[in-house]
Amino acid sequence: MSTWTRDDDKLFEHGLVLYPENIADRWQLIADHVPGKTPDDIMAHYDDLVHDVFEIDSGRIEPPSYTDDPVELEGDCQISFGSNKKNNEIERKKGTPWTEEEHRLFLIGLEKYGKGDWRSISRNVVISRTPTQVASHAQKYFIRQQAMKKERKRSSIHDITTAVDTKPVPPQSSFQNQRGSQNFNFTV
DNA sequence: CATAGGGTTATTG
DNA sequence: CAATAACCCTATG
Repeated sequence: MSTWTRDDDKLFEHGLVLYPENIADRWQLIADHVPGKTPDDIMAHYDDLVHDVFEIDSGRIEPPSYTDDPVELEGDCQISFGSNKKNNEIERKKGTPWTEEEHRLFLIGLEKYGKGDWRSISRNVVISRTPTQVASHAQKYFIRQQAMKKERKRSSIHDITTAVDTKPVPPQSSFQNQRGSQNFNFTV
């Protein structure tokens, strides 16, 4: 087992987000990116990382079939779009979708640095995203977590954590809420 | 065609 | 700077 320092980890993650997952010699490239590491070490470390992410995700959301990542590549190697000075025409905010890698890295950074440290996460782990993007992604992620958790359990006593579940945004749904606190029934 | 999903921008603490 | 809300676009039924 090779020792993985923070610097190595950082370089590893950088190489991970740098090279896409379609290429075969990805580990070779990443190993070349991180000095003093072999592709086997890289692979082992990546496996550990995936395992960690799986541990995080288990119990919260059901993991889809992610044995392989059949991401379609349409030549979107450039992620940065914010600093375009030569925009004569009004460029629509395209909104770059997050990849599996970025999400995994986000989860890792979330577990490492804790929630709220978007600046550190963006600077150390998810380099391809700005802190604002990371925060936005986190927001959507947690919203989705809550939504599917609510959908799954429907109502339980264990929903009560410390405070009453304040539901600020009731969508157009007429299913029973938890504990019968507030029922929003709307008619079309 | 309506709505849920996902990303960015704006507002507030 | 982070948390939250609002806005907007796209995919999907």
